[in-house]
Amino acid sequence: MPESHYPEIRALNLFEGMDETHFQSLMRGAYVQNFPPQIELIGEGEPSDFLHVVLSGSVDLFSSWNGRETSLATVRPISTFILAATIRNAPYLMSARTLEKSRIVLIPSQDVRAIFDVDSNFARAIVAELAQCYRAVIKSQKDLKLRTSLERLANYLLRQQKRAGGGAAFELDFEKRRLASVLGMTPENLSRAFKGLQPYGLIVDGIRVSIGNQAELEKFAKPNPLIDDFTL
Amino acid sequence: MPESHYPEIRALNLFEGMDETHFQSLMRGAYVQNFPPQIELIGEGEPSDFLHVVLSGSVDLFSSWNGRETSLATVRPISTFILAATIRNAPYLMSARTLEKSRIVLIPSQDVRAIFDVDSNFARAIVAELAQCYRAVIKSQKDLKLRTSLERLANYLLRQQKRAGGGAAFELDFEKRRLASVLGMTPENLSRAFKGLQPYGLIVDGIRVSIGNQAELEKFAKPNPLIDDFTL
DNA sequence: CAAGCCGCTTGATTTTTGTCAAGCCAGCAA
DNA sequence: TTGCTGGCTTGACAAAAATCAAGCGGCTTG
Repeated sequence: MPESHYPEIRALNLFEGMDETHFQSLMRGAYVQNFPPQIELIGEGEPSDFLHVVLSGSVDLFSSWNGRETSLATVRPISTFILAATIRNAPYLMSARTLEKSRIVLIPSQDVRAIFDVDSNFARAIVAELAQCYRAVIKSQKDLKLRTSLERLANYLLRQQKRAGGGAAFELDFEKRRLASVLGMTPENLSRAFKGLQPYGLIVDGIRVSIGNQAELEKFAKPNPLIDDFTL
Repeated sequence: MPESHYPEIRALNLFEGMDETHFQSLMRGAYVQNFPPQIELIGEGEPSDFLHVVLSGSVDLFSSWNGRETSLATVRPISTFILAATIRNAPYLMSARTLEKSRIVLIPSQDVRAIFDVDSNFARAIVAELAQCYRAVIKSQKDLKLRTSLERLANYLLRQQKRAGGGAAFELDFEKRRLASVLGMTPENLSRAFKGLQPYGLIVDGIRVSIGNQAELEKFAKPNPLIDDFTL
């Protein structure tokens, strides 16, 4: 792998505290690859041969069963995915595909496990990362089980608004069909859900969204840090 | 804490590889308490002061929002809960209540974090545990998003049957109302779902269940190890 | 024993969500 | 330009699930 990528990878929480020798050793076995959009990187059920790091572009994690499919998460630069499978040396639970042209680092799982065994700073960083991921999924579970689709959309919009800087107008960072899947509904229903939020001053034009009545929307959405605050 | 409990706690995956001195030090700060049924042990949002270990009885992990409530998991002996919150020193995301008379060990979170920093075997065990928990929630997420309530019930029954030994007849280990909540439906709907499985030879009498036509039920449920195998 | 409670079930109804079919429209290529 | 394509929207309908109300039956308690 070209050394030019080292600093950005090294800067990740996961790698920043580890021994330099160990980091070099991990990087020696790793390689970077460029993928076009819509390429399936891994399939659920396959053995976890590589820990992946997204350097640029974005990756969709999804799963299928009985002819149905659902998006579980989107990975954006710079972060890793399928850490848990790598650590447990267990099959992937999700498939992954590129959403756009993406540059991805592949680090052999056995190297990760080997370094994990000898570098306790790395092990600790992995703990922090896994605990974070675990809590994120729990929040998502609560979102799904406690809220209707309209409420999920409203809260998603409020979160996205905050991420985009907090202004009344902002842009969706998903294709709508995939947003629907992430939120656990059909595209048709998402369309109707957007209309259902019009009474709260919501205006949607393609990818652009604007919240006309912030107070009313929040009153309806009832955002809760224990579900919606992803830093917690 | 009475030393008589040490061996059973020590035997947990989480603690078995750690240094004896560190284990003793953890146990010194810990204490055991007996709780009656239906006692709320922790509330979501509270700071994570203790790592909990269930020695006997059982504990329901649940969450509320906007007047609704849902069960997210049940903890049975002998295992720990709210490890992730303890590690991240973050507020609990779920509340916990005893389902029956339960004996529970409370280990101060700061002790856990301190030992975690100095005992790398302990840190590694925590990684394994967290990765396992993470994967369990992902499976549950897939179950919720990809299956109808009837399918979820059918697969739950098949899992439970396997846990109970694999015979055609077995018992539910949940109160039905809580099973409904775990499966993400109302008690009324669970009742109807049981009836909906009659064509597959299902007979339910109170807590006792018997599967008349195993092959047909499996054909309907389409169990998948990447969702239903909790050892994976 | 009777009364009352609680969990479970059932039926009727409403709400929510998904499905199917059709049409719209921006973007793109010939 | 024309004619695609694919994502999005819309309407009509069907299915799934929640809600409301009532009743059943086992259990405890006075």
